[in-house]
Amino acid sequence: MGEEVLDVFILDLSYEVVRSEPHIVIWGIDSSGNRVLLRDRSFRPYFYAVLEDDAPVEQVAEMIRRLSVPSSPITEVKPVDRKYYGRPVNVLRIQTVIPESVRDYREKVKGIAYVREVLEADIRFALRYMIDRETPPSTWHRFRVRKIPRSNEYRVSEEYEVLERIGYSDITKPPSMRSIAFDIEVYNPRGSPRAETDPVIIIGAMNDKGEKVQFLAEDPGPRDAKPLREFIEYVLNEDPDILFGYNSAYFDIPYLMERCKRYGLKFDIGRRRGAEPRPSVYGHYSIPGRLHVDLYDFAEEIHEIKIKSLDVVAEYFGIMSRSERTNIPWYEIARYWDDKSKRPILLRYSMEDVISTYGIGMKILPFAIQISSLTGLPLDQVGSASVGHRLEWYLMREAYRYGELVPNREERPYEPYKGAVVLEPKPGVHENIAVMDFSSMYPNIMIKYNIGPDTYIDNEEECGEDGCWKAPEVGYLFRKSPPGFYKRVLETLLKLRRSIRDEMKKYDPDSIEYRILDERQKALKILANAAYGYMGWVGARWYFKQGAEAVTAWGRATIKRAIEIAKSMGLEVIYGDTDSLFIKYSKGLAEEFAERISRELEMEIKIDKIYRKVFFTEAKKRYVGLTENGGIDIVGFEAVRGDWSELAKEIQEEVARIILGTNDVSKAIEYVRSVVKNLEAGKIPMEKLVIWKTITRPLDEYEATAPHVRAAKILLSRGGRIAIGDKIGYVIVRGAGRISDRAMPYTFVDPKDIDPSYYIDHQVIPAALRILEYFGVTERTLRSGSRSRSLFDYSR
DNA sequence: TCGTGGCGGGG
DNA sequence: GTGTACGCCACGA
Repeated sequence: MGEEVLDVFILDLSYEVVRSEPHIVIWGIDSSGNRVLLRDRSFRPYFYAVLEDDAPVEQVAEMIRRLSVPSSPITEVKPVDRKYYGRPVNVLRIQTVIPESVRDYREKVKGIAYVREVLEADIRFALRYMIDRETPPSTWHRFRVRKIPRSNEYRVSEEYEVLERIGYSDITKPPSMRSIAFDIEVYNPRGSPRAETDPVIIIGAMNDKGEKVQFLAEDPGPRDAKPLREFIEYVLNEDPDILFGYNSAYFDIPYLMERCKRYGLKFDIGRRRGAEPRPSVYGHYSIPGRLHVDLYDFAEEIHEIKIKSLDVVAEYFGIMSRSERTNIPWYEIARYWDDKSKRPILLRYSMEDVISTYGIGMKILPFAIQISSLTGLPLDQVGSASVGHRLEWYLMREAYRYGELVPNREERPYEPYKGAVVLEPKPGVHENIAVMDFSSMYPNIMIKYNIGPDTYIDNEEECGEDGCWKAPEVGYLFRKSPPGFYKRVLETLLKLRRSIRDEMKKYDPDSIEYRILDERQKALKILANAAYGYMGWVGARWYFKQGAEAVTAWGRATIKRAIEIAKSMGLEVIYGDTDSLFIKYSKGLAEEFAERISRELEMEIKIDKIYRKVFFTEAKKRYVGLTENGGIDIVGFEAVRGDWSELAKEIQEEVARIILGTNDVSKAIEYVRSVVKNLEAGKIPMEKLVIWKTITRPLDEYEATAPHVRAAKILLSRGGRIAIGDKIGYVIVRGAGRISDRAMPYTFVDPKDIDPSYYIDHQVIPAALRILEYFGVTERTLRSGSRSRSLFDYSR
């Protein structure tokens, strides 16, 4: 069969060893919409040995060659030009055949004389290929290929052998990918379900044409062999590129697999016949040839959402509001199944979960595609990889382009260092305040001062002709030139982002082109902003503590200098944190200030927002602002924290609103008193009294029994399951003893047992007082209806 | 009464 | 398996 040129959008890359030869396997979609498999036999695993400067290179190479074993011969050992932390090094590239053998060779090479370090032996083979051949997934590429006879092994339309990767294709829009969302319900008459004993009762799914299906267990039983078979068949018929689930890596997939195992059924839903899903890196479950995307991972990153349940997240994305959907508590599911009159409600509930999952998938997908194509992470691993790992994949790609060797992962002890400055706020209500933010302060500091492990030097003599930057306070020195690794990477990211934002102007904001570009510029910003934190992370390959310390030191110096400039211009500074300054706004002057900063500090500062009023207490990181359009911004206070009851939060927000909106303190006092009365009369619904806190470690590792720990223990003793990261919702009930002795999971509490005095003393009054205290209001005033002091006295 | 453990949100 | 700074609760000595 002849050669041809093929444009392919890469879904995923993996490898197989076929008759002692490694094959890179590329799963993709071609420009005609065929699902294809490309096989590249030309790539071989390798790693590097860095030698001492005075090493006899050829002799060392010969010794390494002698390590060769027949099962995976060493095919090449040769000196290559590479840099390590910016410096050219004496380095041998060692190539073999079988990827798994790299680990053995690495250990043996380490023991050879003159070998200082072994590098890049811990980079997985498929990633190695993606970097070296520049084949990031979620991108269109052009290959020269030869069609090969279709084997029966893969569920694809065509198979090809790669002769050459020509480059990127000129297609830029992602192809239309077939996607399905799925969700299961399981039978759990005894509380928490266990896959060994409790069958699946509903498997629901939906595709991109809007077609919905439900596979149901059979009565009596319930027996689930049939729905399991039907679901497998469904997936194979639909042949989706993407499967969206919600918490599917931790629940649905392993559960379905365990159920299949009980019937001797293969959960064979991938594009490679007979291959079941398997646990992979970062807690992900991978399905061969398809992209299994667990949307829960993305929800975890949304800090505005406290409870990451599917209904809450779907509401957040505007897919389905919680009030208009069917909600069944998890412990009621078996009952709804058993009761034939209620079963339709359960079916509706299940389908709404599927629709929600699909909707979230569609919202997340454009962003995930951009992160995938930039970092090289397969789309299905974008969610499960941490921020640090995402950036690291990007850095590895860049390092290769620069001829830079990748440092090894190392175990290091945690080392704390000094962070940013936070100014003491001026307490009180201030009018007309501009919040000014330095744009991307840390990335710009890293660029400006060329900070990184490769530009760092020990003493001034080594500064060279161009000289050094010296970090304030810590005194670390960084060569001004040439540009270091971090600087080059960040400049590339920011330049790319600027050009994309320029290009966006050409398009209608509603167009698909605009949306794609917008997601891409967001992804670039996220990667740039992660660089500083990454550098200070002990687990990072490019970890560099002095660099992270220097960044925060220059950050502190920059903001301090900006304050001096502001003061010299007669601008009053109310507050500041890390990269922001709150200044008294006067038109013209703030703009002039921004100009001077840009001239003198070579950093951009911009007006982020203007508050008609802003209120501070003595506390840092807490304020309330009244925006120009009359909205209220609450920062740091209890009202925006997840670990206070809804009631306390509501009251604090309302108090803030009354004070900033009307200046009427007496009105706020009256409001608080009325809530106290309602509480005493038992008129507040229990949901508003629940306090949510996270379990962060195994229960027996807690030093003291905090209320949420105690509530978790009760939950456990009653058959519930507790995992690290779970949020525990509890209320305080009447009785004697410590608060923790009276903390109960709210699901077990009769509302009349709730202790109103706890909520008055520990929730409502403190939350209200946090703001009202500044206006001279005391606890007594809020508690008593009696007028020890006329309300009139508070009108300021 | 006070030091400490614990937690969350924010720039 | 990004960073540090900060406020405030409840526990328990």
